[in-house]
Amino acid sequence: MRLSKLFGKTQREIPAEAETASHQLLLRAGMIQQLAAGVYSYLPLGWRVLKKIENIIRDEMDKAGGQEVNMPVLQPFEMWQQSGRDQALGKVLFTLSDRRERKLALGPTHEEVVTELAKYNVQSYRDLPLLLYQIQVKFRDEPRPRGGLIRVREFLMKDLYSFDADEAGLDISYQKMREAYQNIFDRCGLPVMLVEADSGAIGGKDSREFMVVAESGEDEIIYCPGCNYAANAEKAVSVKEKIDNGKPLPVEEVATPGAGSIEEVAAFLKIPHHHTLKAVFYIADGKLVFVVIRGDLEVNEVKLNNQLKASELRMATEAEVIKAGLVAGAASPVGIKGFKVIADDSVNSGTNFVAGGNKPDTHLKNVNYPRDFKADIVADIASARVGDKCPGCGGILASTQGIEVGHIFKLGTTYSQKFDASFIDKKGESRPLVMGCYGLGLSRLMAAVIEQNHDEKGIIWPLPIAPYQLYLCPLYKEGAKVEEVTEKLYAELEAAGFEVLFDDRQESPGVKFNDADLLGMPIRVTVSPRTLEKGSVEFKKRSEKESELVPLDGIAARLKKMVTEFNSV
RNA sequence: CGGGGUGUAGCGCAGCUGGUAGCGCGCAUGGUUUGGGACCAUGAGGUCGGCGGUUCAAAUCCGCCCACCCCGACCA
Repeated sequence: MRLSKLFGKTQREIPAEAETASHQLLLRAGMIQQLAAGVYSYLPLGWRVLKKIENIIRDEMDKAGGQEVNMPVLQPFEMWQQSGRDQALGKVLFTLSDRRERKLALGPTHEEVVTELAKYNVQSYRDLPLLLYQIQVKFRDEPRPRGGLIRVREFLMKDLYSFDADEAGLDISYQKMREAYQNIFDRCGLPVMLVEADSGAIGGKDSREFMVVAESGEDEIIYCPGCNYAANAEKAVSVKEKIDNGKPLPVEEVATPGAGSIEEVAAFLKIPHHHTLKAVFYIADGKLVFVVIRGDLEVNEVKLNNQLKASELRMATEAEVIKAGLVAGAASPVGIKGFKVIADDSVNSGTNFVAGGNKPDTHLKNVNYPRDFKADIVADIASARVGDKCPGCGGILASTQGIEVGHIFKLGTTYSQKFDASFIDKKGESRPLVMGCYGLGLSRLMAAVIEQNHDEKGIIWPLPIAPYQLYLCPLYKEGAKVEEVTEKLYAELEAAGFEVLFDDRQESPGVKFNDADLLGMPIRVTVSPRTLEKGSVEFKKRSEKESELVPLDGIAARLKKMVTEFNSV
């Protein structure tokens, strides 16, 4: 491709809209262009990258036994009501009406449709296992799109769905996908971390996310440097230390004038935070929920909602707390009635806690569970934190930010039961299909690659997904044979099967080198009067500082070797 | 949805106490240049986000709305 003809211009200035590295560089390189919040066009260079990623994914999906299909983006809204996910997804689901006022949704994911598809095409265990996938645009009306391609409302995603006869079969499909995913990320030159995750509105188990470590990542990963424990902070668990506070004593009232928060109460009574229990109030689908947790811990809302299964969960306002007849600052689970009480299992981690007294400026000493109050549910609903003990090896947990590029998990029979998708097993009995679901965001993957592979000059594409392999860069000078040699070289290299971006513009060397660095092709081939004097051209890898002179004859052979080396890394 | 910010040429920005819009980059033409964003000359390009109000007069003051960005909430 001749750069002089390429659609899309590079920009010197950093666009004011962009903050993350990948966003800035994609815009400056002329690879994407924004149309609306979280909606982008892909220009030729960006689109080539996406197609390369797509081909790698397709290759690995096919190798793992997947069959490619294409399902509708436009879906009847009733389907979402049938699965109940119109509620779970809420406003994230884009909806519209057709001319007959029938409500439709733009597909944010395809469990419903694929289950419907399988229902009519799978009758027997002989049809299983079945792996169906597609690479297609998805629509999600995000509350807040951000970071360029990191979180968008219209994006390319690969989604594969596995269908098996039983759990054992699902385990095999799941394992295959896990390996295929690892292969994909390896081939894209992207180191990933496999972490335990929550499965969200879809529901399911063995939920794992493939995370790319990046400062700009939206997810916090809690991991253990000592063993291989790693989890999304939404899901992460840590050891809750036992608090030794003596044998249970009788409950005792104590005046705590002016002390409301745990901070104040602990300071007033001169006790550590972990000798207290705090009450936190949430509104779950309009109802107030009373949450009890040890004073030094924080409630993890994802874990909390996994217990409550509410479609809308938020903290209660102070007004709502007061209206419910509770004493803000001194509310206590002891003696409380008429509320759903959820306790973190840390209430069992010690004895003689200080809790609210349900009277202003009053607290209770020596509160013990379950002697003094009962919870409807006792479960782990606390956030694991950096510095906590690892549940695996007892080491100290650390954290980092990550971008979720892939998510795999087991759905089981949730959807096959809702949509009555069953098959006849060996014994002639009808059974629901056992499903798994595996998503991978292409646009986001592209952004993540840049987050991990760039410098102050620009992008450094891993060779397998670079828009072009070579940046052919002649430095024209009258009288020298640069043009003649480069034109010939360009033709030769293309004939030899290389993907060449040929900077045939009449620009100064500075402009060309800077654009070459910005655009990030893996190998730059410079032809100039200086190199021609030595009968050579210059090779420079984008990822390295040094360049080398290579004799004119045998360039193609030399490049073949370089490309092979690149690919084997 | 709450908080903060920004909308002026393709991009980055200036434009005070109102007087009818400017700079740099880019773009076009001509010329001189050519190993890290060169230089000279000439030129094109703007409903100042939108609507309404105040005023003789609004990019500028006031009101409403919209869009986009950041933080939070939320997040398949």
